[in-house]
Amino acid sequence: MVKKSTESERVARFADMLAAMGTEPRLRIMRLLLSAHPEGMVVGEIQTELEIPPSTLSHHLDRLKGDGLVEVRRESTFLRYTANTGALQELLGFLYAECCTRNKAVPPETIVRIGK
Amino acid sequence: MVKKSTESERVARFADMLAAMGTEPRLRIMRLLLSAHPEGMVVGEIQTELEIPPSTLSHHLDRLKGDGLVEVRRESTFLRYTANTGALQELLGFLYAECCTRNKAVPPETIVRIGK
DNA sequence: TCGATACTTCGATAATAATGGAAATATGGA
DNA sequence: TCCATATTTCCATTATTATCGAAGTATCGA
Repeated sequence: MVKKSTESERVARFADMLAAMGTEPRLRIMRLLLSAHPEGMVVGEIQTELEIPPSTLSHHLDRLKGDGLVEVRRESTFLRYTANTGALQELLGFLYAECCTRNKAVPPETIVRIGK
Repeated sequence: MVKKSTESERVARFADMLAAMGTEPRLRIMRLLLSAHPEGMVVGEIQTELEIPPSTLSHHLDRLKGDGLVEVRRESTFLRYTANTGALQELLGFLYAECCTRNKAVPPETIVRIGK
């Protein structure tokens, strides 16, 4: 059975996701994984690219994983991380709804650049 | 003259904006201000609605202001806060570009529900 | 000039988070 | 079994953030 969450839990969850990306190193990691999507990258590659010490990087990846923004799978001795597009879609959908749909505070075409 | 920011500064700025909204009380504040847009709300109204102690609320508002997510103006003894839709537009545009445009990791129609 | 109201700033504390070296664990191959 | 490589976990430190009562400041009307 699917867990039905209260509005409060929903907001709290999105807040957690925002916080997870709300740090320069982690936002960089997400951008990097998105740029490598859908293959993703193994930790060593991320490390080489971003020059973050191994243990620090591991903590950041763990945080992103904890909030559902990335997924991991092992490939022999490597761990391959990928962006969780489903989670990103939910988050973007939430923000879009809050800003553009529910309250019409931000005009959609300024985000999406419709047409052209 | 317009300040040209490096890519690094740009990412850092969006990270700060994400972090500003990455807390349940502050995300609630943003939702509330968006729901009251474009009039916004005075601090006392926000306080009544969210039941956050005055000094705590003031700190949160200050943080949101510092990262450009809200704007304030005085109305006699009241301070009226409004969501800064320009900043939200930038942030949404950035996330949308990263997820949907640059990397095509998330299909736009799942966010925007084009047509229909 | 004196309230009264609205809100912020001060000041202090407690709670979380970020960072990274060193030791531990996992996997596969010799 | 032993080694090499990849990555995490342990552990400790520093830094940042969240919270809120109490005192301070701003504005207005009497």
